Amino acid sequence: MASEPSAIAEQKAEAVEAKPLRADARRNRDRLVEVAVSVFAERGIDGSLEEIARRSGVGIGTLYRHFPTREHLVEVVYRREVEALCAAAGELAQKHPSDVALEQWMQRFVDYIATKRGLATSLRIVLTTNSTLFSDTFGRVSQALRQLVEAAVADGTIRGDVDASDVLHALGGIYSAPDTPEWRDRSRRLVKLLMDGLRFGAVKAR
Amino acid sequence: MASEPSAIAEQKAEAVEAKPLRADARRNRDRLVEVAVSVFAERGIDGSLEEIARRSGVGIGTLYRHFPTREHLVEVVYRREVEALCAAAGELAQKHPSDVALEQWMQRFVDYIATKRGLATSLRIVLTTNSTLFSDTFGRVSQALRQLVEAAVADGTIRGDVDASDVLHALGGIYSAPDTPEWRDRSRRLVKLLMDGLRFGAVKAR
DNA sequence: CACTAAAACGGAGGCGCCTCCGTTTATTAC
DNA sequence: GTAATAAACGGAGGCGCCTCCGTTTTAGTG
Repeated sequence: MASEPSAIAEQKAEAVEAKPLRADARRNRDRLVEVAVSVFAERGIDGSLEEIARRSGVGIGTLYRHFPTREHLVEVVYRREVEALCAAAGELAQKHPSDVALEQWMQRFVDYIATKRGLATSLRIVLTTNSTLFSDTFGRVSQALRQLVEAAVADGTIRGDVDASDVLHALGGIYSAPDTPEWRDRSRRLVKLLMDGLRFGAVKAR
Repeated sequence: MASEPSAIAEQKAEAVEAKPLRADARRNRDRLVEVAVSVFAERGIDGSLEEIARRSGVGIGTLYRHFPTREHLVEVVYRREVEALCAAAGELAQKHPSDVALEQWMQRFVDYIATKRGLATSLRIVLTTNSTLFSDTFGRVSQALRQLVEAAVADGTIRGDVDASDVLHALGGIYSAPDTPEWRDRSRRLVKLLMDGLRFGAVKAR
């Protein structure tokens, strides 16, 4: 995993309502989150918190001071990943024609959900329990998607009679039931299919 | 808690696909469930399994042999309580005029949900995770209610243009959000209100 | 009854969770 | 630079989870 590109996003996200942490505290906190990403990825959402502390080189007490419950930590990790996904929208928009950017982002969305396979159930529980988390992240993803769709509609690379909600709705099927073996391939095909539909009748032919 | 009226219901429920347990095993299993009911009621759904084993006078290993996970135990307890609630429908139907039976059963339904206050969140999680459990119990409750409603419609103590689904739907509000202090009273009033509505326009005036 | 195989028992042990509090460190004031 | 103090650290300890396996009990058989 990358080591420090997080601090930027983190800073922005936290700035809302947090007095500045002491330098060592901030360092440890960042490292804990970093490590938590790996451990959750390797062992699932039930990965040991003590392992996270150990690998981060801090005591278990430090972990608990920063994240009073497992859910707090999961939430931060989850928010961070959603943030990264959304940030990718901006980057893709700069590097590619807007229809391609949209397509690539959707494929990345598939990858992102794929990571959550297995975690799906537990994650769904966290999301059920914490509805703010759900609505926040849903909002962020919608916004990222809207940006891409509107750009593509504006420059005519996809048809004009759809909006972000339509596309999000179409992607809904991906979010659910990612527990079958063929899920990933099917999802990739779904994205392509969707793009064909979107390009069909676009102002600017390819 | 009562000591042994469970064996009957239990036997019937389990008979579906279980070879007969050895006498001691059956005894311990029953006792574990019995105790689990109390412990979950006292301490919430996160009550200690070791305490349940201890109070039941068996080793923790025995508990785990019968119920490999906490969820297994929760499920059995939950099914049992739903079963008791549904069984009450038959009893009430014999003892009371059918409209009164319906009303009393609905009040009992309120009591039942009340017990689940606090447990609500965790229980909802179990229900989300285990959809069979949800549909099974939903079905059982519907059936009990249907029996009562149909009887009352048949003998004209409530109006004829409603069915069990309508009533269940009306009770839906009780099931959700039982976490406010006034919940219980409000629910009781709701049931009365509903009964007034049901009696209004009945064939047989009271 | 006595014997035996199969079934059930139960608790020790290893691991993770979480709290509590004595120790260490960064920051601020002089 | 040094002292003081607020903040952060970290791990021991108590508790619960769950597994594993030696011991005990039951239900058949002669």
